[in-house]
This record gives sequence, structure tokens and C-alpha cells, in this order.
Amino acid sequence: MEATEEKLLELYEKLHAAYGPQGWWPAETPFEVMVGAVLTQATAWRNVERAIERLKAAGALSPEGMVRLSEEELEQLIRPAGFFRQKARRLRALLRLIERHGGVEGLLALSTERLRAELLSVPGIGPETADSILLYAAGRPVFVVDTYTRRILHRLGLLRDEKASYEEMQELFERALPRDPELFGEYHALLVRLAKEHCRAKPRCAGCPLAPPCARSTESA
DNA sequence: TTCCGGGTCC
DNA sequence: GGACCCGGAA
Repeated sequence: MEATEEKLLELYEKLHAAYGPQGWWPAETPFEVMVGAVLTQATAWRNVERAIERLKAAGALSPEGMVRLSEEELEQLIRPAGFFRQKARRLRALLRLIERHGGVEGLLALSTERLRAELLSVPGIGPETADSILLYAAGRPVFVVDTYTRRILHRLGLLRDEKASYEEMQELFERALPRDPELFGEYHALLVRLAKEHCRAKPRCAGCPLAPPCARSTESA
């Protein structure tokens, strides 16, 4: 096994030892995962929770409930999550995809490859959102890559070229790890936690569980 | 009061 | 690279 692959396994072990299981994704139904995946685009989870609560209170946290809303009503409910106009449009496009497949179950029954393609065909669903749905709503062994993943790997010196594509980074993890959705889900959640608590855009290295300091901990940007 | 962080599309 | 948006930090 390559050095980088071993290091990715070690990184998981360290984070898991420090933080324990994260229990992602926090949602009661696959549809709720899908909605959350769209709402959390470029948005702190706290604000997504507010929007989800409002949808739930309005009885719109199901395809049948949400489809009854006008676009304007949907916009107002999800306002706390930001980008509310485009996200309302995206959710309605996702609803149409679900309807075309006769419901959430029918959609999620597609093969991983086909499901990913269908999700990516929805305007406003890109690779990270699609993969979050594949992993956390459909339970497929697909590794989710985000800004945090890139930042952490780069600072740890595990990303040779800083411009590595989404797919390249995803392959890195999928080659290094056993193809286990549970593991992938935990790993992504642990990276998010590390990024929020320590490995922020402006690093807060004090108390980082990866101490002794990582190779890049002295960089300021 | 301004600034920052965070996916996707154009 | 800019536009889309909010809440919380500075």
C-alpha cells in the first residue's frame, strides 16, 4: 500500500480516537437527508437545522408535503439557510426527479452509477451534494469530498497538487479505505468536525487532536 | 458595521 | 472569478 493510503487510514484512526462516532447524517428519513444536502450547500449546518425545523412545522418535510408549497412559500420557509431563491428552485427540481421515479424509494433503488448521474442532472446538484445523498440517503460506499477535506489533506501534506479534482480526491480515499458506507460516513463527519473546531480557514491549532502539530500548522493562510 | 465561510452555475 | 444569502465573528 502506498504511503498516502496508509496515512489516510491513520488519520481516520486518530480522529475516531479523539472524537468517537459522529452518527451522521442527522435526519429521520432519506428525503430529509436529500433536503439537508441541498440546504447545506455553502451554509453552516446550524442554519440548515432552522430551515429543516420550519419545513417540518409546515408539514413539508416529505415529497408529498413539499410539492404542495408554492415556490414563494418554500423560499420563505428555507430562508434561514441562505441562497433561498436558488435553493427553493433546486429543491423543486429534486422533487421532479423523485416524482419521475415514482418516489424516493424508486429513485434510491437505482444502481449507484445511474443514481449519481440522475442526481447530477438536477440543476443545482453538483458532485458533493450528489455524493452526500448517495452515501447518507442511499447507503452507497461513496466518499464525500468537500472544501474541508481538501484543506485538511493539503495542510497535512497528503495532497500533492493543490488543484486535485474532486474525483481525484475521492479516488484517493476510496482506494485507501475498505468500501464501507459506515466508515465513509464517519470519516467525512470527522473531517468536518476537525475543520470546524481547528482546521479552519484561519487555523486554530491549539488543542488540535492531530498534535503534535501537522506539517503545515505554521502556515497562516 | 463590515467581513468571513461555504457549493454550484455561469 | 463573480453571483447567490445567511448568521455569527471580528
